[in-house]
Amino acid sequence: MLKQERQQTIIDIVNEEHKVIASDLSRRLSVSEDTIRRDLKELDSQGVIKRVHSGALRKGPPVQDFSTRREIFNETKSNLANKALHYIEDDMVLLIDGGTTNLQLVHQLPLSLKGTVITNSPPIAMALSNHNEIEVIMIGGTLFKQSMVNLGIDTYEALSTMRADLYIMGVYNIDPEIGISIPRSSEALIKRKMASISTEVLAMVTNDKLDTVSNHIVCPTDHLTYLITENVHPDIKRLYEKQGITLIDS
Amino acid sequence: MLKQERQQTIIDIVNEEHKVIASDLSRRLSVSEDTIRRDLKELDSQGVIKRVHSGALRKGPPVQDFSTRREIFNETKSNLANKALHYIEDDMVLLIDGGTTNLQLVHQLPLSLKGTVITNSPPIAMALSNHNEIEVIMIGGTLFKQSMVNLGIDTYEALSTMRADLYIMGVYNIDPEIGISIPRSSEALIKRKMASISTEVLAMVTNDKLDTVSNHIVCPTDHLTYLITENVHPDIKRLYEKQGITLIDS
DNA sequence: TATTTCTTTGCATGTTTGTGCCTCCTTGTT
DNA sequence: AACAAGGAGGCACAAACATGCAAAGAAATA
Repeated sequence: MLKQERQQTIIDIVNEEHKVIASDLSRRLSVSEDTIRRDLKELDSQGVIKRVHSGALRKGPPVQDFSTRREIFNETKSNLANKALHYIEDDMVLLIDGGTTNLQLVHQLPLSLKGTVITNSPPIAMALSNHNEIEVIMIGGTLFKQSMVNLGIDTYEALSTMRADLYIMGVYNIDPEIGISIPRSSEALIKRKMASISTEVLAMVTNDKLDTVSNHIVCPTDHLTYLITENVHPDIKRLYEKQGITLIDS
Repeated sequence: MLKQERQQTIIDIVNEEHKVIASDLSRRLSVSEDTIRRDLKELDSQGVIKRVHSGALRKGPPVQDFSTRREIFNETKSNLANKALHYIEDDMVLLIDGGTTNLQLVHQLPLSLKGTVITNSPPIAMALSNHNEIEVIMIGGTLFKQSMVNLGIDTYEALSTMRADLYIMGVYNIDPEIGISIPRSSEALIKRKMASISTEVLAMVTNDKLDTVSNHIVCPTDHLTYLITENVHPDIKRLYEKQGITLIDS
């Protein structure tokens, strides 16, 4: 990756996320922290960003486009994603479906990560366009625009011919007893299939989704291998761990 | 290969790929790195590209966030797209593959348009997220990141089960006698298949692609139903119309 | 055709740039 | 105040670069 290119990427990330941590950038861009520091220093002296201890801040007034972006980027999700990164290694076959949290995770994948990503979500696929060591396999189907994922019989059949090491499931509702659920049956069906072809299943959930339920059950919670959350009450934690799930919180 | 010719090739590559690395160009064009460096230096002093350490960048809009949209937007392409709109009606099944011109067309489709769009390009699919009356069917496959289209055997087989009224083909090279060609055989194969399952075929081409050729033939030009171009010389116009193609220019 | 002139190219040379590592210093946090 | 995390500056190495030069072509002229 060219230096200028990398610095432009840093500018984009700072503008989008409002603050960056040098060590995070180092991982995401797959260069040493020293290089990142030098970049930040340079960009600061150009006046493009504001350098601070351990990272940098966005400079100047928020742009017009800002309010929409704020909805997309969310610090909590970014933190969850950082924790999930620990379970991702080179040469894995990842299966990733839709959702903004998953999209955030993909943005934070190291550029040098090697492996295969299978996805039915066009935004996820596009977000991987700069990851030169990742082969992206798209599962086709009928685009369900509300969540930007492909669904339907074609999707189901394509999945039947594949397998994955780790499924990163986008979760809408989860309850320790009822399980994982979602308002659309067509999505539930595909998610269930995805879980069944994967060795391990990982889900990142924000607190607002914990202990909520909707109409269509995807699977019981004990189908999850890893559950990544924000701080949760120790009682709840025990409730999940009793089922053999590795629960990660802060 | 002549110097001038080589430099033009470099310009084309930079425009297409947004960045180049000197050592890559050296291999691709089969000249020494010194020569490439001299070329890049020259082109930079002409102001055509932006020279950076170890390569060069495309000039013009500094890729700043949402200005990427502006970058893709190009008046010529927009004009071509406007003309293409005349051939698109409600309740058609459209097959649309990749390319920035096709993406521009999709952006200009009326929000109220009713129908079906089949595509193997994630950006095209995403651009249709606000068209509530259009059903989007994505063809899966292995994502070819350079052109952001899905290719491969899965793509081919999925296409075999479908048909379309109008195929809007993204064209890289066209010559009245040689036909439509493209540098990658995998893309040529898919485009040929797409043409074969569609009743009509439409292509928008900017003048810089007219009368150019590359290695892999997609199909002869007379497979096109409509060819939309900028102003072209009457002789060329006749050349195409002789083959039964409806040629639209300004 | 032969010869001269000019351009282009590749190679050899020393120089500069970009990056990672190391050591020592600074900052923020407990 | 103690301690860990972050940062500055120097060093080292490889990759990329500029420059000069000579050989190979191309173009022009005799």
